Amino acid sequence: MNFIEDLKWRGALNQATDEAGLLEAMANGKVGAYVGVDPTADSLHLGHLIPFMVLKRFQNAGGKAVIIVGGATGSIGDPRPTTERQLLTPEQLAKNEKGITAQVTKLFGDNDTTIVNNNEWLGQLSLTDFLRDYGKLFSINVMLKKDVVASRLETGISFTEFTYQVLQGIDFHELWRREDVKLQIGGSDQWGNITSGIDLIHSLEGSSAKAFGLTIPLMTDSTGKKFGKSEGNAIWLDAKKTSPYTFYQFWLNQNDADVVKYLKYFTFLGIEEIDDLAREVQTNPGARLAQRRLAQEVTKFVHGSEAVDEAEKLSKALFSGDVAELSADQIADAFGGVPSFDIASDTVNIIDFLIAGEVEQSKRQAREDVKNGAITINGQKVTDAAVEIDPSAHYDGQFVLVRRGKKKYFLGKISK
RNA sequence: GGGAGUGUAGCGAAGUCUGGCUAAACGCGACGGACUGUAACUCCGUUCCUUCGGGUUCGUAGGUUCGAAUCCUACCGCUCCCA
Repeated sequence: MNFIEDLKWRGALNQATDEAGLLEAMANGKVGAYVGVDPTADSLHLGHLIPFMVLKRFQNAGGKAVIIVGGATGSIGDPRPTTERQLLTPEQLAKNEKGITAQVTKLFGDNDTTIVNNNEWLGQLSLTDFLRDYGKLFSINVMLKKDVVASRLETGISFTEFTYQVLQGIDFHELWRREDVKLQIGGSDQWGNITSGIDLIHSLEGSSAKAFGLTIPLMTDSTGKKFGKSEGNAIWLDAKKTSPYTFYQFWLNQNDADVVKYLKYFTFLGIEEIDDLAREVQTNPGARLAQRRLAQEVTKFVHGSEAVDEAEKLSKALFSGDVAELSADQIADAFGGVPSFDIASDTVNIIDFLIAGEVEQSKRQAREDVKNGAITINGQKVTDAAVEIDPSAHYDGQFVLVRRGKKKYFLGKISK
């Protein structure tokens, strides 16, 4: 299968400008493809993984991966369909750029990868140069027709955000010129920005210049919800924000209706192996082999093999044994990935304890959960809100293991 | 600058005319429980805080009233129309 056929089979292709032309360009020598990320937060999340998976496949197909960390575009803000964005402070931007650059470096490695910050060229561009060199080539009439802009004409859009598509167009041209990037990859909402770039390249380099665009379908689960959230929270790629254990569990808990789709999309497994796993989902869904494989593969890609081992060790400890039987050493060894808090060794009321450990947000909620039997301390269910607990009663006086609900764990560390 | 709207709990959205029965309908989300495969679906409960007596809320600040999300005044934000 060629690059495009593979994407189609994986359900990763929404729209492409010229499939045949792209394949031809790829066949005629090493070319680059790029994905841009704006540093809106200090870490990437699962949503970012969507275009990156395609870029990685492009790299694996013999291309060069180029990633723009959008220091300049991030300071402007890609228009959302609903409301104007809040501008980030320069300090926040700098911090975000640093975090994201480090993560991207980890994901793509050194071979056939280039990471650049568009501040390099956009940051130097003077207003008059911008207007003379680029502004003349953009038609307001065309810009107004782009979906995002059109949807914002009712509610209002600032000149700043309106200009965003021009900046992204300049990015594509810049990479086309200096890195031999022929393809831009993005989510389906990026189509307008991508074609802006292609049009700009054609204006500046002639209509025969090779430049292509490719978008990815909006990723949703079988119930139509946007992919990548767990209990309303984003799943981050930063191990400090979302532990590898939680990351692993996110994938392990995917339902049968979605797992094959995600295997195709988020792993590098081949067609035979995925077909085998799909058959397992049909014949023996309870074993959840497909989910497990998915969790292993994606966790390995993002956090590495060791993190997979850790996550599986922890999962095993939490779900297949009696946690009360574990030794203090085993707890220390396995539970590194669980949210933890420090606690004094003095006896405290269960409700106050849960609040102190940030297991619960309010006493009201804490009482409710205790009453409903949702709270387990060191493997022992606690249903009386008046109970006093002694943090140093178990695990050699070092830890208190708290469970809320079926599978949310928290580890209290006794401070000496 | 002129005019018309609008601002309610995490989000959406009733309630405002006809003040008290409203800590505020309903939907979504979230949280907990049952079922199960650490699923999905479905079902049940909870969803401002609380020392469980009560306390503090409906853009903000005042006012009227025994009593205000509901009436009045000013201010702030957002939307649309006119100039």
